[in-house]
Amino acid sequence: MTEQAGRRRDAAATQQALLDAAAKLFAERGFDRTTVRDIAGGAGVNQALLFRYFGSKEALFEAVIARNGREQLATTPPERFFSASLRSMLAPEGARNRTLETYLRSSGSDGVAAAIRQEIGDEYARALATLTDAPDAELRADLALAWLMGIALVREVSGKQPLAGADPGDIARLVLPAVRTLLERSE
Amino acid sequence: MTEQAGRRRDAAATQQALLDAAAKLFAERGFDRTTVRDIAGGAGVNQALLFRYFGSKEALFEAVIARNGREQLATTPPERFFSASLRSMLAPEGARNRTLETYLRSSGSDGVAAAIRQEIGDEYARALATLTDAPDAELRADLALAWLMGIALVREVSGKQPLAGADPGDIARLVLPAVRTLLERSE
DNA sequence: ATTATCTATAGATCTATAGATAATGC
DNA sequence: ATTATCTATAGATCTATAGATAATGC
Repeated sequence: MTEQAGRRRDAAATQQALLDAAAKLFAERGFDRTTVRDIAGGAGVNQALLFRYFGSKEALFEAVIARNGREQLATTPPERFFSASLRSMLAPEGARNRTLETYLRSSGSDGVAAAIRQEIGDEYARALATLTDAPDAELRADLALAWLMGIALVREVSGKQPLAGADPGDIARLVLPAVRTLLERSE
Repeated sequence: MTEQAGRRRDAAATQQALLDAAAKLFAERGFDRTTVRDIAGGAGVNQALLFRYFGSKEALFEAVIARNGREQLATTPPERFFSASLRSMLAPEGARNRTLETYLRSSGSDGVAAAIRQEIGDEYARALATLTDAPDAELRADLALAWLMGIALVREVSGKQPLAGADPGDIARLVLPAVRTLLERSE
């Protein structure tokens, strides 16, 4: 729980601890239901430091998104993007990319949702749009993105069975051919 | 705005007005970001009446879900269920079924999310599962449900273009063949 | 007389800030 | 001396309730 154990006075480490704790809690509970005291508690620091270092709860949220958002996009080759995103989303607890989950649990929030929308949505869709040269490429890409988000929603947020407990390989085996149909079919 | 205009003292009408206003606001903002004063204001009544008639904000939420949830399921033949749900979700402002939207915007909430989950998720998935006799029928049904939810999410909550502004017919033309692949393919 | 509606407020949050304290580097 | 950290609290919500008021039906 206490991310900051041994160190004594280290502004950079405190900021990191706040970012880590915030990333975890925003993914688990969303923006609204995470309090600044929860975050400070998770980081093992006083809540006033959150405001000192990030200015506001909302600014901290944006810092979290900015940090997480670019990771995946930078490291995946375009043609495997959908299956890579699907796999990373289905990965076990630790390795999982929680950006979509954070999005989902915070989608009620207004100014905040706008920030995360641009960070994720557009970049994902742009990457997906390169996968097809069929007409309506962008609309098809949005629909593929929608499926990714829907799967994350039902699996992580709803916890609905059997999808929540399904084997990632089985899911990929069912979803990928259907996505191929979505992206390739041009009649 | 004032759903209760002419009537003077009518408990039943006040309850209806509260249910209507609550349904609208919960769909637009989700559970957390809708206050009881917003609801009472939308219904044109005093906020104390909400507690008198429904006991708590959460109980009112469940009443809204119970009312909306069953409508669609009762009136659609199984084999057209997916396309019917898709179409009703894509319908213009007034005619649209906002149950999925309410779910999406309230998914952060805990005890509340549990209620709506059972009301929608399971019934939808059960209906969808009858569409295929392929192996993994239930998992396939969950994945189809996930796509419906994802489309609602990107379209209504994110407002991402081009999907948000796309023609319902175009969406159906792209999605339905892919869903057919999802449900029928058994290799 | 009954009961639908409103007033006033308790009590519990939550974000944010001002100013005090205490640990480090010169 | 500088600056990271903590204390204490202002100020703004929000849900919920107790008790007063006022409109209807007998």
